[in-house]
Amino acid sequence: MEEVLQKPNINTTPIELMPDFRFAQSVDCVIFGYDGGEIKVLLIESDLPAYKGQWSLLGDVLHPDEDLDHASYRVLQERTGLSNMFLEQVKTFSAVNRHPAGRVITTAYLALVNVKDYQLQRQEHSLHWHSVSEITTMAFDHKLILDTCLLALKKKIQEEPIIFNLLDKKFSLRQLQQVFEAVLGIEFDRRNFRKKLFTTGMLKDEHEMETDVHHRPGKLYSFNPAAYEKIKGNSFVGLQF
Amino acid sequence: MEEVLQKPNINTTPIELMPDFRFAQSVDCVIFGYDGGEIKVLLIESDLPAYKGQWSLLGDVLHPDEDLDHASYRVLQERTGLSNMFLEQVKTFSAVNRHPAGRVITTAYLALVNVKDYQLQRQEHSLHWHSVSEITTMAFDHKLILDTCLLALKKKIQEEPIIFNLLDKKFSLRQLQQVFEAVLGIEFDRRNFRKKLFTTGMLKDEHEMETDVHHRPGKLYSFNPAAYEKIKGNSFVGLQF
DNA sequence: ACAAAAGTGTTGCTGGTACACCCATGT
DNA sequence: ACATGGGTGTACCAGCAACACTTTTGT
Repeated sequence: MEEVLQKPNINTTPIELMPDFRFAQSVDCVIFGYDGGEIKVLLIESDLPAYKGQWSLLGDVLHPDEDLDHASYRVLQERTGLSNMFLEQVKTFSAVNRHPAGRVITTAYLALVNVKDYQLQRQEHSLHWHSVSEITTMAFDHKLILDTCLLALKKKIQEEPIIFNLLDKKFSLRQLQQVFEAVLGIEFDRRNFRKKLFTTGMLKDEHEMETDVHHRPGKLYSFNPAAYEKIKGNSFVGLQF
Repeated sequence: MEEVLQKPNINTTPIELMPDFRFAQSVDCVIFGYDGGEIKVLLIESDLPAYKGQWSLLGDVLHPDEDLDHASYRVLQERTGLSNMFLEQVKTFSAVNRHPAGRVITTAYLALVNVKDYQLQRQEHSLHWHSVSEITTMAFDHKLILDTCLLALKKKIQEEPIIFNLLDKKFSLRQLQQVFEAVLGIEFDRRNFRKKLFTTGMLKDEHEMETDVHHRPGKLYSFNPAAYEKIKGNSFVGLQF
């Protein structure tokens, strides 16, 4: 502790004394979708010799003239053709030996897309949707990143109305409930689920019915962001330890 | 979209094609303390010409042989002499022009320390505690980082029992309540607060009383992590939109 | 005696949970 | 007719919010 005053500090050290700029920075996107009653993630087969044949997240290096949000959005657009998807930074991973090419720091982004929208685009043959529950190993530290983002997703859908990004604009209450159940791995009582969702005021009745369904069709709803804006931030109290 | 197949991907591109390693990576620690009924943050005066005289977070560049958690812990140890403080990654900031020395990506860490422990250490004369509410401008994008970490703190103390890191090992219920109130900026009913905290089972009665207090002394308690382990993860249900 | 904060219970309200029956549609 | 899921209401319970008086200590 005696040398405390001599330690360099990036915020107080003149430019000419700054250490070398020797790190690479990348983004990796954990792109979740919902299909066939399961949560899926979009992966690509790694071509790196060290991880030949293993699955990897979609990522890219950061360009010199863009920030991380921009880079992750660019990756999503280039790979899926989608725009305006939900995209949010989750965590940065920096283990010393996490990348065989050298010191690459990566920032993980959580993305939610509608698998149907994606399927309308020209697809790279090397990209595939994988059931999250069936993935055991991945290239690099990507399994750790996936697990971290899945946990973030579970937490986040209970705090903010982002789950609608996984569904069509119009959806039935059954579909909505099933996505919740798939993400959280638990089941809800149907009646209580409906009550709860209605009381939030977030559901807009589209006055349409399901079609192509082999039973009594349900009503279709859409997410009403305006109603959510009113109720959000409604007392942040209640110390929920 | 036609060139999708030609886009490089850091996870699939062979090593010899990897873009240059030209970024600097740093950590910045938002070190919160509680003193005089207020939340404080530990800052240093910036010596960089561009930000001469402005206040800056404590940070350092990442060393080649360490990860970000290690770097942030090192900064804390070197600057405050403390060990085993609460320390957690919050977010990575990457605006293109955020640092005058070049392309420096920084990862913000939230740290909670007991101001009294810190005061026992040899202090750098250039470090000072500032009331969070009085800070208006800072060097770099540090005001943005501070605001982000303060928001994270508000959220986090309602989800996990981390607030005890701001207090002595033994504390009175009044002290505990006042820290909550200082962080959240709201007031609680004293009776309800006590009830709520007791029902969590997290408070261990130390069978001691406050001293040096100019009124009837209160009982002292400590945080019981074992009790918390039992109740945490107690149903993650209740879609709290 | 006074000031300051400790300590303590009850009531009403709100929201969560558990639970069962009839209805509409397709086969 | 049967299978599948849509749509609805009630009763109980737990947790939160509002609220006032007595006790202990220091000055």
